[in-house]
Amino acid sequence: MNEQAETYDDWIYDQVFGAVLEQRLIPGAKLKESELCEVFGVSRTIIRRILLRLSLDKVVELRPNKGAVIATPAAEDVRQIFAARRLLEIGIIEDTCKHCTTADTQVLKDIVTRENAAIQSGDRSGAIRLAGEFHVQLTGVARNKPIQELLRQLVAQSSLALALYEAPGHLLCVDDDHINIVNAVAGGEAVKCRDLMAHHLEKAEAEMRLDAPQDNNDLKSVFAEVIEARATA
Amino acid sequence: MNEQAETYDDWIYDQVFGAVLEQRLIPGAKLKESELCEVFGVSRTIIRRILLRLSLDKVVELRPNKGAVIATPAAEDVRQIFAARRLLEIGIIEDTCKHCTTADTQVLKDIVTRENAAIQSGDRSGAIRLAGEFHVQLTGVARNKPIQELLRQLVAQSSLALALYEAPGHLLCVDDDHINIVNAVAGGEAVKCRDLMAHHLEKAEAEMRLDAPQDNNDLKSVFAEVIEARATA
DNA sequence: CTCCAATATATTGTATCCATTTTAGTATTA
DNA sequence: TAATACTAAAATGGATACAATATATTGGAG
Repeated sequence: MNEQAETYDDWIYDQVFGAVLEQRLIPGAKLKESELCEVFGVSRTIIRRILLRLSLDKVVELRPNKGAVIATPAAEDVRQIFAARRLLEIGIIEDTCKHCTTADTQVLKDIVTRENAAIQSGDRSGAIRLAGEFHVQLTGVARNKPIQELLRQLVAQSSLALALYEAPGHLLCVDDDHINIVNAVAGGEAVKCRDLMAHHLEKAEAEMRLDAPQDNNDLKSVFAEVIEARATA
Repeated sequence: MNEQAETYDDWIYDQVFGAVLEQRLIPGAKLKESELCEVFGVSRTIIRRILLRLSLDKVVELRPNKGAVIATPAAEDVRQIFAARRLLEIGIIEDTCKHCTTADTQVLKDIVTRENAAIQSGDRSGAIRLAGEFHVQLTGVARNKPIQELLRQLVAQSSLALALYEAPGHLLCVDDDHINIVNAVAGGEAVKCRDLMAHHLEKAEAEMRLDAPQDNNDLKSVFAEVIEARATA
């Protein structure tokens, strides 16, 4: 989630993941190894390593002998991912309140500022990325590395889900949730934090169209109306 | 954690991990790729893939250009791992109670039976492995795949820590905690479950010697007494 | 014209090769 | 003798070559 990746591997990982967030790679899209090799100017050795990491993070699905595709989490999967996030994020926020320093507050506020800037400039993928970074960074304040790492994985999956299940035409609007959470955390108001986070996560999940699976790759469902029209014609 | 691995990769992964549990591979031990190749009769391509997976699960540490070694979690890391487990396992157990079927109960009881058999036959690594499998399987009853996967990672790290920080000469003794938890879950006693699990995890952590880091590889600490004797002589 | 089978192409999976870096050993010198 | 510089061996990192599998194309039969 960090803006500048440490290693070249991480950079390629982020590039691919970023393309997912930008919806230039939609769920189901095939990731041909040789093409990725050309794009990034490396051999298949590197690409395969990154695909393995992406698959362990459930961002891509690795089908034996059939190549890698962007994962397509089912609605039920997304519900479970959000249930897991609620468990982790609400459970840890008390510790977050305890450990939050002024430096932490500053970092978090900075992320929120950049996030709002991204929203207002219409940079959807940037906004999703920064929202994810906010949650990971916030959790990191609790100073529990394993929990932060687990949340990083969940956030990656959430972001993918967000790209898949966004309400079509749903415009991102600036939302005070994140800044309110930062203020409550900085003020050490543990109970208020819990409520804010719980409400925020519920809202985030509710904004997705989990009832109507967006099967963007199945042309027959995309052009269902056309088929219907032709059938009655 | 499953006894029979699906793929050959998983099998090798489990073999290496098993060697850690058996303490035939102690933290800090070097994992030479070429030797692993000979052992398992595969090329370095396969071995390197498995080492990558093990490193992502924090079981081995991958040092660039310097090879892989079994990870050596610090005492503070272990505390954080257990804090994460408490958060997940206590938080999810209410759902576990709700969803538990008689088939689930049977599977869990079977694991506990095999675990006790391992303990009584002195099979330490088998006992650790089955204890881990119990926790993962129990969590799986709640029917939340992401949470189960996250716990699998934490349990792997816990097991490694157990091998590192075991109280020397601490004999495994049959303990009713697991079977009590199964019964409480089967009975749907959510509150009792929480208490049992909380107490169980605290006990498990307390049984480790986190105060005295077991640096089994640093000869100077292993032979500290000799050095002391020579200094005063 | 459509459907099926056979062949050809392309893609993935594994092993091997070469380059770079580290580590071990040896000799030299203070 | 101890320390250091130099050389040799070995291990890792990456790219490539080969084998196995899947996909696409072509040809033919119904």
